[in-house]
Amino acid sequence: MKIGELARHTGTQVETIRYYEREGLLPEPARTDGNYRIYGPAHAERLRFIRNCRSLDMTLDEIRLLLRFKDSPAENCGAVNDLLDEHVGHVVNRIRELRQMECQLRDLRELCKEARDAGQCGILNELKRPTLNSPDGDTHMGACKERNVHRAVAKARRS
Amino acid sequence: MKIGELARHTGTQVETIRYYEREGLLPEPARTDGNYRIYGPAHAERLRFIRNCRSLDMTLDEIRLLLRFKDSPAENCGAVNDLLDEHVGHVVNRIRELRQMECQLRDLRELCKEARDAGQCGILNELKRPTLNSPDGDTHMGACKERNVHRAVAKARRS
DNA sequence: TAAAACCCTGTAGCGGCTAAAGAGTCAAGG
DNA sequence: CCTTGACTCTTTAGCCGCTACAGGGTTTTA
Repeated sequence: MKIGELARHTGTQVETIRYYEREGLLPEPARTDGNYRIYGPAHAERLRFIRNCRSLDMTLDEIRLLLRFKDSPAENCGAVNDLLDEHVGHVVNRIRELRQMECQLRDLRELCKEARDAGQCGILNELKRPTLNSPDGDTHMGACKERNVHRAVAKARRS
Repeated sequence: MKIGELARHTGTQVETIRYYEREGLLPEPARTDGNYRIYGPAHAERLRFIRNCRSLDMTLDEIRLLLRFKDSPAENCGAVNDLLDEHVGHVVNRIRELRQMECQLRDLRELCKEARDAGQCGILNELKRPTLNSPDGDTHMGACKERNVHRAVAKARRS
């Protein structure tokens, strides 16, 4: 099948498929005379694998590792289990952070019940305050914000 | 004070401060003869405001809006309240998504209790499957993944 | 046979920083 | 006075995981 068909089958954008190829996650497929990419069922399975992992918010690096195991079925899969455990950890941490944020935001919201002039607004005034305790205590993350669930991890690596 | 001192006071990286200036969140400060930036307490307060908002995962655009209200204290602050309500919504949605992911990941993990050879690994095999239901049902987000809590929103805007 | 639908490569952009190169400025110690 | 080192300056490029063009070529359909 051609790239558009693969895209439809897997619910992926065409550009994303080409991107995965550039990134080495999908192998380079055969081409037609007209230079169109031609995919088989193995490609589709591999792409589905990748998309499933992405829907669980894994990074492409994590996925690369899983794919290596998928490609060498004789190896011991202990590292796969470890990766999953670690990734669950990322997700759980991020949930905790977000829950703290939710509380802080709700507290903040309480400070201005109804609309008045901005100079008196309890929300704006509170946000000026020295420090609204940040999600991870006093080690402000500053530089360390990473995307999605992997932020806390980046922080750990750095420290 | 000079930029390094401001950075220390507010727990921000020097480069981040210059970045906020470029982005128009912080006004351009006065300079010394040697072309060093010189900040006063107003700058520090504004920067703290920004960092507090960031620690609540607001985007710079959201912060820009809040700053506009902060800068015109005579205006009605209703929009501030609305922004906060909406932002709490983002956070709550993201928490829900992540919780679903956590469940899926834990289920997945159950499929391979102990290390064996990768060919038999229940995790790797499950990840090939057609579709592991994605966080938001069947409208796979694909193109719409955005960072942090604002992903679901981007999706909404797009549809 | 023409239009529409698809495909190709290459490049640039998103957000919110972070890092590094290469240069200038300033304070303290010898 | 001079050196050293800590600080600062500007500019540019990079991170992730795509997304969105521009400017072409190919294939399918009417």
